Amino acid sequence: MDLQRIKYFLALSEQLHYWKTAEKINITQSALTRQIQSLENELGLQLFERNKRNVKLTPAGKFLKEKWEVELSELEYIHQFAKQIHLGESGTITIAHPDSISASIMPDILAKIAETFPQLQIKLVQVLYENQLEFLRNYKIDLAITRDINNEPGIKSRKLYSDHLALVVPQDHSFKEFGDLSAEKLKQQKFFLPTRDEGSSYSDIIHGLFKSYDFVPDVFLHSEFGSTIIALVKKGLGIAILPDSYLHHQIPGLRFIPLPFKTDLFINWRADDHNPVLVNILELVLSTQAIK
Amino acid sequence: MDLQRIKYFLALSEQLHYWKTAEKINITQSALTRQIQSLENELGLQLFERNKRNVKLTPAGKFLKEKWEVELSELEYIHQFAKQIHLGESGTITIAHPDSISASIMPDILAKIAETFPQLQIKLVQVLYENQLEFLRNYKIDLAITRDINNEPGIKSRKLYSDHLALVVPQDHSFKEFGDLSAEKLKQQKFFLPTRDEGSSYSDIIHGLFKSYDFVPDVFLHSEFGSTIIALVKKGLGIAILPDSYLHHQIPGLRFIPLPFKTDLFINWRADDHNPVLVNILELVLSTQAIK
DNA sequence: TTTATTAATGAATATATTGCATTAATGGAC
DNA sequence: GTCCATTAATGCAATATATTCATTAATAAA
Repeated sequence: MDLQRIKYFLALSEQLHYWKTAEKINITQSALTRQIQSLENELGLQLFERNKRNVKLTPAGKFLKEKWEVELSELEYIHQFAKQIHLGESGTITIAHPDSISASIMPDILAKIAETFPQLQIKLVQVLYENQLEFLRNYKIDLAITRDINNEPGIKSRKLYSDHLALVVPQDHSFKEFGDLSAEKLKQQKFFLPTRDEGSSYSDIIHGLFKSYDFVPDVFLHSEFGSTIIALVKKGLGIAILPDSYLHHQIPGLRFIPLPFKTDLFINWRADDHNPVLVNILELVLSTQAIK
Repeated sequence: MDLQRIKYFLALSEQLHYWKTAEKINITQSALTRQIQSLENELGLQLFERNKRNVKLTPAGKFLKEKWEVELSELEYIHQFAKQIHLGESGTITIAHPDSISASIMPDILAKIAETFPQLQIKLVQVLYENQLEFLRNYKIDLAITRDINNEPGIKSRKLYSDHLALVVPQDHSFKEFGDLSAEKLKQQKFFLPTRDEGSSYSDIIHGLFKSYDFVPDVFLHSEFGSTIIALVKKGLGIAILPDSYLHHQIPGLRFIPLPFKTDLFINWRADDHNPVLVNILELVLSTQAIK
């Protein structure tokens, strides 16, 4: 059954006149006659009651006219939607990102995506460092924004952005600027630091920082989630080292003291993922980064 | 777009293997390849990601697989239904019938229809005598069962059944049987009779009856609706003449005294109505009548 | 009865589909 | 690395389907 035939039928069912209809759809009356005939044969029923003078729909024809109109427009919609998916303008993509950038570059990225591909569905998740690559491989997420570089086979990676690290202290803390810091004073502080994961370049940097002061910090709590740490610092329970992206969260009662250390942000994806949505998003995100 | 192609696509999307799929659907691998290619061209998108070794669905392909499966089965259902309409096994038909037979032959007819064409939708209506032919012509009803013969052009008619007329009196009335009747006694009664319509053969018969007794009845009320009349007779407000079909209503407190007069029941339809439902129903109804 | 209108049909042509044989790419065996 | 088995793509010929043009046949209206 060719959908073209159904379209011919629908045209004829409007006009109820072979010549006029044939002219309208740019075929000859003869061709139209035969198409309708073969449609009737295929279905095993009569669509029109006709003599040499008049054409009218049979009850079955009337029924099919109604139903086919709906089905055809539904199909058209489906095909359009599929085209959008093909172009990467539609579909769903799941992105894992660290807490730190949810108020800095994430909003920029999301706004750009929403503007360029308004049909796209984005899912944002936060995933523990140790699960990121596994989730990426198992298609639980499509993009992972991390502070850790990786050179896993099958996963591609690009640097997206660089943050300064900052010492986070309560507003009334004795540390006011970088010059106030000394190994001596730092030793007296309680610290909240990221979990020291095997192979995490981010935690390596932070712990490397203490090495430069040549002491082992008194770590009160390890956490991957910056917002937890910030809450504890605000209560005066200790101080922390975080990327200064958190400045964008505009948290009252805290002071960020910039440190001369940088932490990089990477974007990671499956090397063999040909999902056009991903391709588009990547292009967009990497170009957004270029602007910054 | 040929639905056949979509079926090929669906087969391939299950197997993800050209050779096996081609074998399954009884074409060659070459033909299948080309059909998929032209489907992709037509839609302007890629359905499968494939190399010489592997075939897998693209996101757009996955989407279309799901949607098309639904659409195809919907279309199949629609076509089946249309076939039923064509065979007159499905659809709606509206029948007008007099009150009198709603407990006698209507149930028989309806039961027979429901048994033979379980998918059929029947609408029963009661239409005033004066509107019957007009409603039939304007497609408001498809069949009219009447007590009046007609010879209108464009309307066909067949006799369906013959009823006896009966004098309807309260149980305790002095009239017990036909022998009790006399012109003298009848003159003292109040009557409920059908509306005396111009050209209604039914009302002609009834009024003819009185002519045979050579008097003009004292008519208390004219009504076309038997159930109204029966209610009034039961209250002792008068007596009536009705077809004895009403006996089937099993009304307590009333006596039906058979009269030696008959009234015929006719079935009427549009001569040019080719609706297969009507054809089937007519066939069924007329054969049911033959059995009686 | 004649004429104008209009759907159906025969024959020729154009287009699309399919099958057969072959090619080209790729993963696995050794 | 080389060779082999597997498998999707492609050239070409055969077949099937769709379309056109010209004509026919039916019928309502003049």
